[in-house]
Amino acid sequence: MPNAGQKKMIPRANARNEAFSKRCSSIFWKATELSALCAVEMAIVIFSPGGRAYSFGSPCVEKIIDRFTHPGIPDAPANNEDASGMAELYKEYNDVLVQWDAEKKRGKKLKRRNFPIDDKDRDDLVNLKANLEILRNDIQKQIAALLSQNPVPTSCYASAGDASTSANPILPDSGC
Amino acid sequence: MPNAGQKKMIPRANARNEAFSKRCSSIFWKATELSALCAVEMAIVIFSPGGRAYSFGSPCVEKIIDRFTHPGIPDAPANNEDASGMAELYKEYNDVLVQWDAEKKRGKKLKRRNFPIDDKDRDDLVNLKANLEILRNDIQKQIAALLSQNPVPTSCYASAGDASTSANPILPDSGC
DNA sequence: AACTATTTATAAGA
DNA sequence: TTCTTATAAATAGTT
Repeated sequence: MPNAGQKKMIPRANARNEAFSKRCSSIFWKATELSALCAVEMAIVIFSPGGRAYSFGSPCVEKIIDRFTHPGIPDAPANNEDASGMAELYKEYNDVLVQWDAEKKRGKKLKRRNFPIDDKDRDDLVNLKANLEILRNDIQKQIAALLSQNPVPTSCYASAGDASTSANPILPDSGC
Repeated sequence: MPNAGQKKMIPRANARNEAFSKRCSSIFWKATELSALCAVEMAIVIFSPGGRAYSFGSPCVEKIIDRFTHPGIPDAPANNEDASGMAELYKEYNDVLVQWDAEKKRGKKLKRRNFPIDDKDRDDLVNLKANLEILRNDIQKQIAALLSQNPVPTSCYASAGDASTSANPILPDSGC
C-alpha cells in the first residue's frame, strides 16, 4: 500500500526537478500501457516546474477534454482523416485570422478606430504562423528520419513528456 | 526498460477490467505523489472500459484544462474567445518546443552521434516566442481597451462531466 | 479480495 | 550531470 504520509514537496530544487523528470516519464509510460492494454481513452496534462505543458493523450488531449467537458457527446465534429495534422494546423491558422478580423471589425464599430488594430500586426501574425509551420515540418522530417533508424511502434500522442528514459515515443501529431 | 512491444489490449474482458482497476489506482496515486512532491499542477482524465470518466486534478481538472487551453495568457480577458487565437498559437509553440527537446534528448541517448537537429533552429523558436509575446501584448492591450468600452459577461468552462462521471471512486477530486 | 513471484520505479550514491 | 544499485512499489497470476 502506498503511504499517504510522504506527500511533501521535495525541498531542494535540483532534486525536485530530477524527481519530476523521472516521475513524469514513468507516469507517461504508465499511461501508454494503460490506454493500450485496457483500450481506454485518457489524457494527462502536467505543467513542469518551469511552467511548460507536457501532455499525453489517447487518442489526443483535445478529444479527451472535449469528451470530459461535454459528457454524452462522444465525439467532436472535427474530422480525424488527415494524418499529417496539417489540416488541423490550417484550421487553427484560419481561426486566428478570423478572430483577428472579427476583433478588428468590432473595434471599428465600438470606437471608431480609437484603438486601431494595425494591418501590419496582422501581417506579422501571418508570417509568424508560416514560420512556425515550416519549422514544425522540418522538425517532423528530422524526427521521421530518426525513427526510421531507430524504429518505435507508433502511437497517437499529441505531445509527450520529458523522454529522459526514452519511454515515450515522441511523434508528430497524429492529426487527431 | 519498458518493452514497447507488449502494448496489446488484454483480450479477456474480465482480466482487462481487473488490470484497469489496479493500473488506474496506481496511476492516480502516482499523480498524487508527483503533484505533491514536485509541486506541479496536473490533471488526468480516464474513461473506463464502461465509459465512465475518472479524473484527478491538482488543483482541479478544470483549472488544468483552462491553463492548457489558454497557455501563456494567465490574465486573459474574461471573454476568452477574444484572445484564444493567440493562445492556440502559444500552445502550438509549446508543443513544438516540448517535442523538440524530447527528441533531441532521445537522439542523444540512442546514438551519441550528431543528428541533424540543430540548436540554431531551436533559437529560431525562442525568437519566435519573443515576437509572439510582443505581438500578444499589443493585441491584449487593444482588446482590453475595447472590452472596457463594451463589457462582456464572464465565461467559464462548463463544469467537467456530470456528477456521476466527475466523482472519482479511487481518489476524490480536490475541491477547486 | 488477498497473496506472492516477478518486474519496474525510485532515490541516493558513485 | 549520467550511471549504478539497493530498496520499495506495481503488477499479473493464483487462490
